[in-house]
Amino acid sequence: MSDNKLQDQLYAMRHSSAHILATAVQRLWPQAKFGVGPVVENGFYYDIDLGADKISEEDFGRIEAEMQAVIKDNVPFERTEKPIDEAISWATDAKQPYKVELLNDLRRAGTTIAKDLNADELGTIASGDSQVENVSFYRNGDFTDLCRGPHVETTGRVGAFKLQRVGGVYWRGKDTNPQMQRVYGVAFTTPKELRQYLDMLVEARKRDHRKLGQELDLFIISDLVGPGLPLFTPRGTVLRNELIKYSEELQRSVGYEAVWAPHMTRTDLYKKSGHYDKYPERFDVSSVESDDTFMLKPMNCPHVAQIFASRPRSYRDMPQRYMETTTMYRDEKSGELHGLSRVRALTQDDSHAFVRPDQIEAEMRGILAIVKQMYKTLDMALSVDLSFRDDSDNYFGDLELWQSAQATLEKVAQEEALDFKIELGEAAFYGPKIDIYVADALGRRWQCATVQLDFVQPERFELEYTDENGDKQRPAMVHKAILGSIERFLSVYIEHTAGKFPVWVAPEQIRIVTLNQEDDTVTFAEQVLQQAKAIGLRATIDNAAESVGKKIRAAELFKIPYTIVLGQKEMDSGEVTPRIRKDLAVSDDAKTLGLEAFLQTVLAESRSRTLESTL
RNA sequence: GCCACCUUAGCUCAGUGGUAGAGCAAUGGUUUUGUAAACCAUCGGCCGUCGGUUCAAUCCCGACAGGUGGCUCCA
Repeated sequence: MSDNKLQDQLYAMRHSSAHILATAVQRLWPQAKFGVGPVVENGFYYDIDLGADKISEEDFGRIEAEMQAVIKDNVPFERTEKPIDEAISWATDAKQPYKVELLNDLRRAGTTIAKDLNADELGTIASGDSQVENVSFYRNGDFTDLCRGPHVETTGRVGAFKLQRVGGVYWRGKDTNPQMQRVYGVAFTTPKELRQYLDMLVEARKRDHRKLGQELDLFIISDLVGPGLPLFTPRGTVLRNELIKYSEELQRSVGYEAVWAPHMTRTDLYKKSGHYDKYPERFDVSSVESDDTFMLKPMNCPHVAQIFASRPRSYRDMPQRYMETTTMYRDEKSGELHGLSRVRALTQDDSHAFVRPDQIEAEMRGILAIVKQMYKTLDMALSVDLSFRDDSDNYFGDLELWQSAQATLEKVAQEEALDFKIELGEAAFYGPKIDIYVADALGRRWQCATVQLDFVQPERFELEYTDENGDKQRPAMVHKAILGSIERFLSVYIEHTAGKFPVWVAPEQIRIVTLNQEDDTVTFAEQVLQQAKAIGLRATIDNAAESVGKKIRAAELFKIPYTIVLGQKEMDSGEVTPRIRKDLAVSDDAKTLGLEAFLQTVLAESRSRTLESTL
């Protein structure tokens, strides 16, 4: 079978699994009202409303048992067609109000996709001529469903599946609609593939950054401080600082200079920039003394725009490139907070360049170069979305400017040989973006870096420079972040590396374990520690009255790159045999080398940001 | 914010309508160790918070807080 055919086959299996789920639910809860039951990545779901009753994960056992019974019956999926009006009366008789609503949308608009429909008309009774003549139904045994298909031939042919979870959803995603329950299942062609997928989930759970954050002592979230406000321990702060240091180094290499803005501002700044009404998640701060109102900064661009505006600028001074790694505050809804990936205090390696129109392309290229460099060093693959505007009126600024900006972005992306696709409707209100996604070790895709073009804020803040003819010109603004939110990036990076950080970011690079507690051993080990620290390595000593095995194990659990054991042998020879963390080691053979040479090698690795041990 | 579920020692987790236990960690001692867990002892908990039911609540009920999984949202 070709790949396409296999894909179609899997799609039909998953879709049929959704119907079998609904069949089982209907047998167990005859009052069930059904919404939609589509195929999704790795499986399927069905939206179900049981009225006062609720499905919980404890019910999965008996639902799955009932599904197995349906499969065992091995009845065919039979396709039939009904004229639309007949279908509506069928759904009404069957007491399936959600299906009635879908059918009415089909009748009126020929589609059931909520975002393609006029929101006011959604689900209203359709009158007049119908957009469709017939609609198709699929029946398997005692269950019939409005459905476009396709399905497998019989219920016995659905492959391997497992119910995963249940969550609450609003009917058609609208929070004024009734809330239903969405039961998710995963489904694959064979039990083996299902097993592999479930194993991958187990692996992902082991790498969960919240779990590793606890185990490796990287960060905490304190109830007293508040949800979404993570605190970083000394170890976690090393990670942050090393990544930030590298990001700033890269930015400096393409001409960015550090600036600084306070974390609080008059709200007037955001009223003028146009963000105030567009940004409901801001933190307002009541005034201390005056009648002014203040807010915590939810972003940086309006602030640094004031630095640009603070003195007259010549075309010769352009571009002005400002960078600032700083924390901003966004009042995200409580249900959306998640470990480090979604927080209320986020730190961005942000920058803004104020450029002449003829400098836009070069600026974008410089930025893309350092973004590529960053993720190459981090060993993460990039993919790119060009986030462009759609026809809606959600955007500020001149349409022609937008079009030329979008053309520029596309040209640069092409010339930089980026693997990109265009996403309409994903632009910021002030301009189009290049959104850069990285793939982690488990193949999951995350947005981190972003480059954005902005003609709106320069307009709003009346930014200008003087050109060679003495005329005032308006600059464009290029926003960029390489790591994006450091907190979110760390969540991705911790999971990507499973906490096994390369030497240059490892919170602790060398653990020195003493063989015993005799005075000369401890003194020697302390001298080595001082030597390592003196050249800038992050090292600690473990001279506890424990067995060597136990101290080695402690170092392993903390995923420390290098562990050295010091005893009489090392004192006599001046040589060490470092234990290298397995993922870093290029061979299994232990290598013995002079103490000084060892420290210098680790230092060189740390400086060159290598991924593997050079020992 | 909405829906479902969860919250017991620093961590991971048992457990019962009659106010609690293990392992690890920590601390003290014995051992002086050669590359993933030596031994003994001790400390540690208002069983998330506040109310209710009950003679009695960590356990049952409710509210709140925090978390988990979804929905929605992410300029």
